[in-house]
Amino acid sequence: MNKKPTIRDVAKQAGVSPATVSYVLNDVKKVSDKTKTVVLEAIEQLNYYPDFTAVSLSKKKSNLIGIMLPIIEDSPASVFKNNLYYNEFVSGVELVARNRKFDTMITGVGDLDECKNWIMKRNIDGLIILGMFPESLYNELKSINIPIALIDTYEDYTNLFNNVKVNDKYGGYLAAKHLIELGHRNIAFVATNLLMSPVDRKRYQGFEQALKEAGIQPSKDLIFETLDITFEDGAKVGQELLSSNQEITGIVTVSDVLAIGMIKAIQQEGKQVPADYSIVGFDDLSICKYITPSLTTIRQDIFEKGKLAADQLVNAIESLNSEQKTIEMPVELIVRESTRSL
Amino acid sequence: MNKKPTIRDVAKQAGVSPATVSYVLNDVKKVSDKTKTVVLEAIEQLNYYPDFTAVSLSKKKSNLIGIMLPIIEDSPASVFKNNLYYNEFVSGVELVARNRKFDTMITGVGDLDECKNWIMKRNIDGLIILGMFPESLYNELKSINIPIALIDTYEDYTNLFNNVKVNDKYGGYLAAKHLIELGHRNIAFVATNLLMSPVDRKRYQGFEQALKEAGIQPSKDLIFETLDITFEDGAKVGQELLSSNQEITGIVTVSDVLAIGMIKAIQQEGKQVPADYSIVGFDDLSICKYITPSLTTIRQDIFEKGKLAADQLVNAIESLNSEQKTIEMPVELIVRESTRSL
DNA sequence: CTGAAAGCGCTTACAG
DNA sequence: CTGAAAGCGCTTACAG
Repeated sequence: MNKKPTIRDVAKQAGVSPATVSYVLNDVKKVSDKTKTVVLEAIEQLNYYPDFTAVSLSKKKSNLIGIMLPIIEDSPASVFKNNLYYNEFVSGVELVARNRKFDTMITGVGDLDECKNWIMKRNIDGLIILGMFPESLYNELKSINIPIALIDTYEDYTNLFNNVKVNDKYGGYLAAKHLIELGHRNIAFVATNLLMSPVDRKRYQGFEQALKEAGIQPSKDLIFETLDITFEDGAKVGQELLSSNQEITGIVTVSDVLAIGMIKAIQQEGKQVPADYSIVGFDDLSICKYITPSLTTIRQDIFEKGKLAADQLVNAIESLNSEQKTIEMPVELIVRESTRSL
Repeated sequence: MNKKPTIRDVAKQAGVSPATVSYVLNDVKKVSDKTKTVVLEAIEQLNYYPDFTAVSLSKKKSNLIGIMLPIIEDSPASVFKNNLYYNEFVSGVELVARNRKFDTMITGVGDLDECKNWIMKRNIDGLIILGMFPESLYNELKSINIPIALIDTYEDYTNLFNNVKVNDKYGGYLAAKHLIELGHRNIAFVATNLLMSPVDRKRYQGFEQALKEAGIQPSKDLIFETLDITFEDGAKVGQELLSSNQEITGIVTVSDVLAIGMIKAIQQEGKQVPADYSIVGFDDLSICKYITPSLTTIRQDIFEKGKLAADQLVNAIESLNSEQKTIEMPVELIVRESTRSL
């Protein structure tokens, strides 16, 4: 094979003009059946594939959607590493994108400039953003004229975009209610920085509401915070909780990963889950069923979330429909072995 | 903001020709310092970003690398879902790519045609392929003139490409040797289809060698196979192993995921790890440390593997160096709680 | 050191 | 129903 054949080669082979080849490729205008056949044959013979770079340039449409993943500030490191959540999400996006003839680009985000640069230079048709970024980014984003879907955001300025989220508040509520119904009164709440994470704050609101409904006074002392969502952070906060020497029997967590890390720490201190502590995760990652004890958790369908986000985005791209929508997905309590009745 | 500024706008603003702007952008030829400054200022003022689609088209280089991930044949489903391995790998690739000014596209693979189409149409500069595909694909690939890195392949026709793999045979050897040194004699080997997976076959060879060195006769009855690598498949094969009623005390596995699923099944049947069965995983996913019992495993650095693959690929792209290289990464035994001395 | 012009591979009014 | 021509936003010999 020498050079990649171009539309001119096909045209020559078929004895027509490049324009005509383009017409049959795009199924546009009425091309007579016979010329169509001839062109199709030529394409077949030459094993011709249209060059999307050129197509993008002249159509001003790239059929490319981008996913921006947050990375931890000071580590120049990895995008997905250690985060089982991104995994499933990206997977959902890719599936829908592929089925709808879009390709998927991913990027971690260093500084904001780099990020905007990324969007601009590739002429991405649509963008999905996971995680929170400074408000200034969203302002910049607004000036770029492409559909954008934000995942799990609650800030005001966030309403200017499409949104996919889950009912976080209800998730927090369900988790706390479950423990309360099992007889727990001293329940800790474990989150990443509550001030920084609106998602965690929502969950905490639900948590608080359940306590209040049960006549339990929420206490700031029972809130524990971590830097990030990793097993290690979970283990750390677990030790912290144990050495705080408070009377705690139940733990609500904003992530399965954190919960799993905590269970490990608890066991290493000679305590048991659920004998000494009942603990509830969040997400329902596939690992939850397979650890011991298996993890009671608030399920959200992350894979589906990715699919919805991609579908929403492609719809917006194709319809040029610019009204922003928010999709809220349901959550569900999955009871397993990590919680028990007091 | 109206339309995206083009190179002409910058040229006009700076009072020079588009060619000159291009020269300063590409740092090519000697442009006088003052015109350079003027151009840079214009770029700044207009907030100009070069359009990579156009750049790609005229340079015939996309600065794009693709990652092809295998998907299970009959599920149209997800790329990464359930597979913690891809996670870390892609993460490594993305990191290196971004640092070296490349963007990363991912795709699952449906049929082969779709796949070739994908490569051709986007003018990808280089490709990383995870997993095995029919030989015909590799033949096609050879005719496309871009550097390709294959991950974990052993087939002959695979030598025509760059390769990154780990010392699988030694991994299998280490795992078996560890159990043998702990006094185990009846050791099962759990893999996905041995006939289909060259990686698993290599590991089995190492496994076999260790047994032989210890004077133990390998037995086909102690080989167990799964369809895929999921927790669920692990649990299934665990039950199978238990109900086979063979005298087994040690288990070597080709994946942590499988091992974790097996442990669950073993526990559910009222047996214990490592009391009744010692089990060794493969990969050393971050979860290994946090399950109970924590998992003894053969560590490979998957994140690093992704980085190496990306580096190798970008090197090949940039140097037009067409000699194919194979990188073999080391493996390491990590002893934790899932194995014990008999 | 700088610019005019052709070209990358396609698409799309426009004319016939 | 089909084609000539201009254009998408860049780059790059070539000439000066």
